[in-house]
Amino acid sequence: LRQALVQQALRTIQRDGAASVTLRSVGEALGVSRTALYRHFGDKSALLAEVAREGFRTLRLALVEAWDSHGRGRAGFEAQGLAYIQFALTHPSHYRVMFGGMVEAFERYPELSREATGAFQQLVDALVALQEAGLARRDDPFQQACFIWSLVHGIAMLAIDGRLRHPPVDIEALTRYAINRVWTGIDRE
Amino acid sequence: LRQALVQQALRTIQRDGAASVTLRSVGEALGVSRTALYRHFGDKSALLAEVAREGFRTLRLALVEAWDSHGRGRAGFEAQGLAYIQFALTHPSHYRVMFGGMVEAFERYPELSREATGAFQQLVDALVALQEAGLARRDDPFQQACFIWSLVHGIAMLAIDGRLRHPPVDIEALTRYAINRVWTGIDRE
DNA sequence: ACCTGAACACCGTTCAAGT
DNA sequence: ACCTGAACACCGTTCAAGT
Repeated sequence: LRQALVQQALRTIQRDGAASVTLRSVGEALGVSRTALYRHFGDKSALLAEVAREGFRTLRLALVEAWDSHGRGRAGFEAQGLAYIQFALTHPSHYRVMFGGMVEAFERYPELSREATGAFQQLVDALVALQEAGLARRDDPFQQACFIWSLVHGIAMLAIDGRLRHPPVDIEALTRYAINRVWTGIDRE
Repeated sequence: LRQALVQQALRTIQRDGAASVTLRSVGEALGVSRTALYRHFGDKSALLAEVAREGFRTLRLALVEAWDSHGRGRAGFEAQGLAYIQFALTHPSHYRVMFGGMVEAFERYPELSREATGAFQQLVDALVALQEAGLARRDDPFQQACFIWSLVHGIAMLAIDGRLRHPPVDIEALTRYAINRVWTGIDRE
C-alpha cells in the first residue's frame, strides 16, 4: 500500500498538478480512507518526500544516460543540460515537488537528501572528467557545479512558472544558447 | 484600507513567511473582518499580485541603482547581479510570492506583468549598453537577458529553498564566480 | 459604498474504536 | 498490524443583511 500511495500521488501530480494532491483524493482513488496514509507515512510531507526522492532518482538516470551516450565531452555536457530541462518540462509538477519548497524540512529525510545529492554528484563527476580532459577550467568542481545547476534550475523554474511565455521563448534554443555561453563566455565575439 | 491590506500582507510575509498570510490574519491585524478584503480585491490572489508588483518595483530600483552607481560597465554588471541576489536573500518570502507560483494566473494582472517586465527590461537595457560599448557579444539581447536572468534566479531560488546549505555555500562568492564565468567562459584556463 | 456574521465546501491531523 | 469514522482546528469564498 505504501508504494501504491506514492504511485497514486505521482499520477495525480502528473494529471492535475501538485496542488490537487490531497490525502482525501489519494485515499479515495485507492479505495481507502483518508487517514490510512498515517500508517505508512508520518504526515503528508513524508509522502511528498518520497515522491521527490523518486524524481531525483529518475533525473539522475536521465543525466547519466545523456552524458554517457554523447561521449562524455562537450557534446555530453550539452546533452546533459538539455536532458535536465527536458525532465523539468515533461514533469513540471513533479519538478515543483522536488524544488518548490513543498516538502517541509527537506533535510529531515535522509533518503531524499541522499538521492538529491546523487543527482548533483553526477554533474560534479562530469565536470571533473571535463577538467581532467583539459576541456574545462580547473576551478573548484563543487562551485562550478553549483553555478551550472543554478543556471539550468533557473531556466527550468522560469519555464515551468510560465515566465518565459510573454513573449514566448523557445526553451530548448535558450538552453543551447546558455550552455554555449557558459562554455565559451560572453565577453567578446 | 486597500494600501493598508497590502502593507500588512507584506509585514506578515517578512515576519512569518508567505504561508502565514491568511485573510483572517491580515484582517485581524487591521481590526477588520476577514471578508472586508473582498471590497478591495477580487480574491486573495489579487492581493498577492499587488504584493508581487511592489516587489518587482523595489527590485528594479535596486538593479538600476547598482548599475548606475558602478559605471555601467563590467563592474556595474557584476553589481547588478549581486544586487539581485541580495534582494532575494533579504526578502526571501517576498521573492517567493513574486516567483513561486503563488499568484494564480500571473498574466491576468496587467500592472504586475508591466512591473515584472520593467525589471527584466533593466537587464536588457544594460546588456544593450554593454554590447554597444563593445564589452559583450552582439547576440540577441532578449535571449542574452533570459540566460542571465535564469542564472541569478536559479541561484536565488536554490539559496532560498535551503538547497545550498549542505554543505553550506557562500552565496555571494558563488554569485561572483558565476558572473565571472559568464563573462569570460569556462572552456579553457 | 463599505463592512459584518453566518454558512459552505474544502484542508491536514488526531484519536478512540474496530478487525 | 492495519484501517475507519467522527471530531477538531484551520482555509478561501459566498451571500444576505446591516450602516
